[in-house]
Amino acid sequence: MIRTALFNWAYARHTGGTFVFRIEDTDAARDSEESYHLLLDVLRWLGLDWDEGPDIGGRHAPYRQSQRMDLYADVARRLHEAGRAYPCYCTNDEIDARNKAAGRPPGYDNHCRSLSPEQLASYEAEGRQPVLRLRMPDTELTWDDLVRGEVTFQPEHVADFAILRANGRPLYTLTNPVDDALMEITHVLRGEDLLSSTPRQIALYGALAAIGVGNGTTPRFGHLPYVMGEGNKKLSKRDPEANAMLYRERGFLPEGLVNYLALLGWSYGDDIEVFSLAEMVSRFDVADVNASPARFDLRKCEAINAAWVRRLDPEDLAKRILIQLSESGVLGPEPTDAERALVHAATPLVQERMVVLQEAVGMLGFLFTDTVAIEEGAAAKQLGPDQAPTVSAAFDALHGIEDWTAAGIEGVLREALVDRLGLKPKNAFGPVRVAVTGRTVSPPLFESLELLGRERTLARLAAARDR
RNA sequence: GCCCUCAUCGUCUAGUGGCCCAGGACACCGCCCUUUCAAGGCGGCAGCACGGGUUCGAAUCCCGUUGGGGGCACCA
Repeated sequence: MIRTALFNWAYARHTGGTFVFRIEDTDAARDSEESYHLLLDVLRWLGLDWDEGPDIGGRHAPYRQSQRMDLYADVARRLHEAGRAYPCYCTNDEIDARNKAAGRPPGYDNHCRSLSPEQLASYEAEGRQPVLRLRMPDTELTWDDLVRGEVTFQPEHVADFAILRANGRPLYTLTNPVDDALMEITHVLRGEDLLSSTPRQIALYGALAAIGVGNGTTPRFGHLPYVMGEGNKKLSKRDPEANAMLYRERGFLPEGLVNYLALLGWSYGDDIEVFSLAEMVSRFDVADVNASPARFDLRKCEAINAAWVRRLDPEDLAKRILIQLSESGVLGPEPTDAERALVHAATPLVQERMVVLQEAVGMLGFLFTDTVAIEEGAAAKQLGPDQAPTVSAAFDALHGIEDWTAAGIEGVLREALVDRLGLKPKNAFGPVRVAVTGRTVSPPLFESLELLGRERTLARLAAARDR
């Protein structure tokens, strides 16, 4: 869904076109105000902007179909009057029964196409409420798909379809082409699930042109392949994998996510996989989009995101980490100047160690508490009785040190633990790391101690020594 | 069942008749670097679904088979 929006956006920007954002909420049962706002938020977060849309208006406002109902009713009436559409009184059961009796495949059998006045009167007398169906032409329906090339349907396989419900409300099958015509849409990139409804829409464009709705041209279509989840299932909006906001919470960068999405069905070229939206725009063309479905691979998505984390300006990254720390409760909603400074100083230490921003919470958390919680396994591994002398020696060495810098700290610790105690660096610094950060894995040790400060470092070493 | 559609390493892809006994990336496995973890460097594993054509020559074009996906709503 988002990938589809991205390709539409990129194509509009690349070609200098107008990107129109329209909400197709003709089915009150499935559309909610929340999902509408969520969609707006996601697109904005990803950096996709639009030239016309429900929130900003435009030449063809309004852009929510629920606010255009009168318009559709009028078009439907004119299609009926022009003989392009006709009322159908059949129930689904009746259609199924007729198909079964005749040994036909499922689908509407154009039964009411030419009802005699008597039949019509009889249905009306029964009090049946008809739907309105478009009369399909009996010619081949062909279009040159932007991603698949020429696609053709034979008329016998495309039945007359409903454009108005029995209650008079319009269906998507009507509203979509009507708005395309009215909004002067020239290119439509959509999911391949809509491919087999395209001949019907093309027929409707023809009918609209005949009755003078729009400027008479039919948009060009490009049917994008699916993005699938694990296995061969199409990713639907309901799947957590497809929920962009979840990625945002996990600390994916919009640049990273959108970059990965761009790779699904398209490639930048020159073996380059990490690129910005602007760079994408410069090269994107629907004609280059793959016709075959792609699988969403979280690993690759993470790898691209990690590449973006590293690529970010440290100052920029620090600001984002700050937000993440606040949202995670490590810092308050309004960090102090000291906390901000600390995050900025610590950012270079974690920049190339992070895949998603959320990881900053674990890696940097020790800097923002008075007492560290030592992880269970970490203590067992690095803070047993055998390591007590090591921690003790580290404490003594750092106790009197004047030069509290990473270099100074490294110097005395090496001297005390490696040279004097004869420990391997690994065994020398492991216990110190756990005592101070609470974990076996942390940002570089000496720099971390420098940032933590003498007081807290010594207090933690003492606490570990006395365990 | 009918219609449409897709088919290159496990995954995402490059490739539009000779540059390809198929290139890159992720993942995975080694090695190097190294205070942990990363990052980085070097190397490895692994693929044109199958069968027919066309052609001097096919991953690339055509046909078929197989397999996958979608559609056949008073949903969008």
